[in-house]
Amino acid sequence: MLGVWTDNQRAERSDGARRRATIHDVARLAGVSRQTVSRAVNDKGEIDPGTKERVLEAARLLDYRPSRFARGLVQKGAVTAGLVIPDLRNPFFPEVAAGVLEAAEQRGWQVVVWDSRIDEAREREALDVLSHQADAVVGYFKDPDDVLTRHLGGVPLVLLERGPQQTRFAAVGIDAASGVEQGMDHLFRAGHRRIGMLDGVHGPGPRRQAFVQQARRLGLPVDEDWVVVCPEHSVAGGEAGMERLLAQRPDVTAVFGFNDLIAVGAMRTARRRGRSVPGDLAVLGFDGLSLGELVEPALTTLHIDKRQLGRLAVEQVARLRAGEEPLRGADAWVTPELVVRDSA
Amino acid sequence: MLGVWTDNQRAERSDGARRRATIHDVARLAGVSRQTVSRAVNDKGEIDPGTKERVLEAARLLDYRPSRFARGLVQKGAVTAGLVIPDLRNPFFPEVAAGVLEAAEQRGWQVVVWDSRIDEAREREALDVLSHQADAVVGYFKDPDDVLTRHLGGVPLVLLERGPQQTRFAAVGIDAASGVEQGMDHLFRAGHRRIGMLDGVHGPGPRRQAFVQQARRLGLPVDEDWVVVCPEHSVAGGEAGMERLLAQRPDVTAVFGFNDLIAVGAMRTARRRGRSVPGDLAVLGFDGLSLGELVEPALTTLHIDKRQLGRLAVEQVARLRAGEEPLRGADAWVTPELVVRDSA
DNA sequence: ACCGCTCACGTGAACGTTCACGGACGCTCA
DNA sequence: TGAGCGTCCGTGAACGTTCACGTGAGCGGT
Repeated sequence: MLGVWTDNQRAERSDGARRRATIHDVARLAGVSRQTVSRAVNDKGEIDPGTKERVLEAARLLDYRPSRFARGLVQKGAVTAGLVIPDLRNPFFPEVAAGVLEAAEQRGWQVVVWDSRIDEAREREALDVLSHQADAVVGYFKDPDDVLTRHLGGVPLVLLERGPQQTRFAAVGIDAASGVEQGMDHLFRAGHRRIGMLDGVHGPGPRRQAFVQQARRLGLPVDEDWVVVCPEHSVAGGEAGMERLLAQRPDVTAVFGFNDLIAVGAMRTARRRGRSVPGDLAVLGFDGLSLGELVEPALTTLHIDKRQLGRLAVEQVARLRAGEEPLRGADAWVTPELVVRDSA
Repeated sequence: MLGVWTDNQRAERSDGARRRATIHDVARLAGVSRQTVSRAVNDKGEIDPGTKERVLEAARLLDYRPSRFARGLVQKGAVTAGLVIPDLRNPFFPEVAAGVLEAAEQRGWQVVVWDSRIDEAREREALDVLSHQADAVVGYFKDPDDVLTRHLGGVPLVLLERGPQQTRFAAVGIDAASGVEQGMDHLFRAGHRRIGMLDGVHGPGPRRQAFVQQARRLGLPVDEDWVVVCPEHSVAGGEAGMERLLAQRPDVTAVFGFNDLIAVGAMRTARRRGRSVPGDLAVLGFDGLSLGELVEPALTTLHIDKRQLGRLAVEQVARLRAGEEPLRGADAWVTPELVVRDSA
């Protein structure tokens, strides 16, 4: 018979590498048309239960799975966002990610996650890939705007933990000034006059700037040997940093940590060096990780709503996509809240 | 002039909802063909620097971004895996995820992550979506094989933390028997004869089975009031569970936790109830979270290489995709390793 | 003048779906 | 018997790219 298969008349390539079965193949095997296969697979109406079963059987036989690309091409609406996180092992970031995932799920979006492992090259690599495969990107990036632009290819970007004066991209930040002020007030009221900082970044970041500003306001010494930077944002990093601070300023009476992990490290070093916490040395964290409740003494910290940070980021993406102006100012940042426990 | 634009002669729909610009639109604006636009955008050769700049300018003007669907349709090779995690706030899972992400990145795959938040309905929902959008799925699922199959639509699946006797899908597991044996031996050698378990699941899971078996082997009592289940795998869950265990068996002298979080909770309750750890009560964890080093006393635990678990899962996916047999048996599980610290 | 080569660019076709139709068939009811 | 309707199924077309060619212009060499 001529033209039994009006569909897919291409010669069968008999390649051993067996390409993936298409809807045509299933249609042919089941003796129906593409459209009928589509109906069966997507479980739409207008199909006889019998043929549906036949089609599904054929699909099973050929191990057929619809191409998400072909499908996406014809029916719009599937949104994929990219999320770039510096370090999944720092408990801070999974919480942010959870917020992003939650908000994305509510909107029916998907999120492809990259762990850049605190490597700027990997950050850029992530951007290169995601700019091709995602409809928007949110994440932590160290590069300046122009470098990001170059790797972005026009994809909307939302920066995490950046203030408006640090970038022209849409961003979501943390109100470092408020957090540090609360913390310094707390330490000051407890009588501390010689306060050190275990910073996390080399340059004068927002937290360091706020620290210096608050120290000035309170009339405390602000020589640069009161701040030590811990390049590694971990307990070990905090331990090492505290060693150095103690060496530089043995008279220190309170320490402000860049984050909770560093603060915990500081506590451990302090105690190892024979100083009781908070008796001889008060320690203040920044993050509000739940592990702060678990250590001894429990960590006093500036709690950040990390999920909210993530949710806000998704909100920003949504605005960008809708062509609206992104949130700026106070609506685009979360404000830390002092949680007093035992360490300070 | 007639037919200046041989491309894209469809009538311009003047919809205000402005559809996304396509390669045609850019080509038209720049006065070149699609192919030339493609060359410019993908920064291939065979194009004059001048026209390239013109094209890119046009693309910028129209805010053009290539459709990842159209692109994926024509050039194969982009692999996307789905990862379903029960709870990003439990530090165990981000580490597994990190392993998956790392291995996936090495292969050039992308990973879309779902946080099912310990909700079986959400697990299924994740499957429904990912079966459409991913080329393979790896994750934690509570449902039995047949339910999973129904929501899977033929997509390859790799189960996390399942043994071969629990599923016919490819899986990656933890050698619970070995871990529990090591732990029980350790406790037994330290003189403990009345050992309780704070389990995490209701049924007789692998850890519980191993616990009972080891208790029998060592001649210890195995009445069912020696095990308490903590439905919530958290510190709070462990605290609550320990309260109950203490009520049921005040004579308990050592406790085996389902995971580190529960074990930490147990320690806290024990101390609150006036029992010193490990003096009056030894506590043993299972996971090897890094927070175990931070609590006081430091937690003795069965350390699991969580990254390796994730990497193995990706390896399994690769095998499935290649049509090979997945790893079974000892190659498909990781073996816990006893890390003795202070709590036991 | 011719050949051959390179450079810059354009043209159909193909990728695998779904959508909007339209047609065939059987049943019911007048 | 024919009109009308519902059920089931098939046919182009479209989605937005890239790939494999094809083409013409320009240039150097003989």
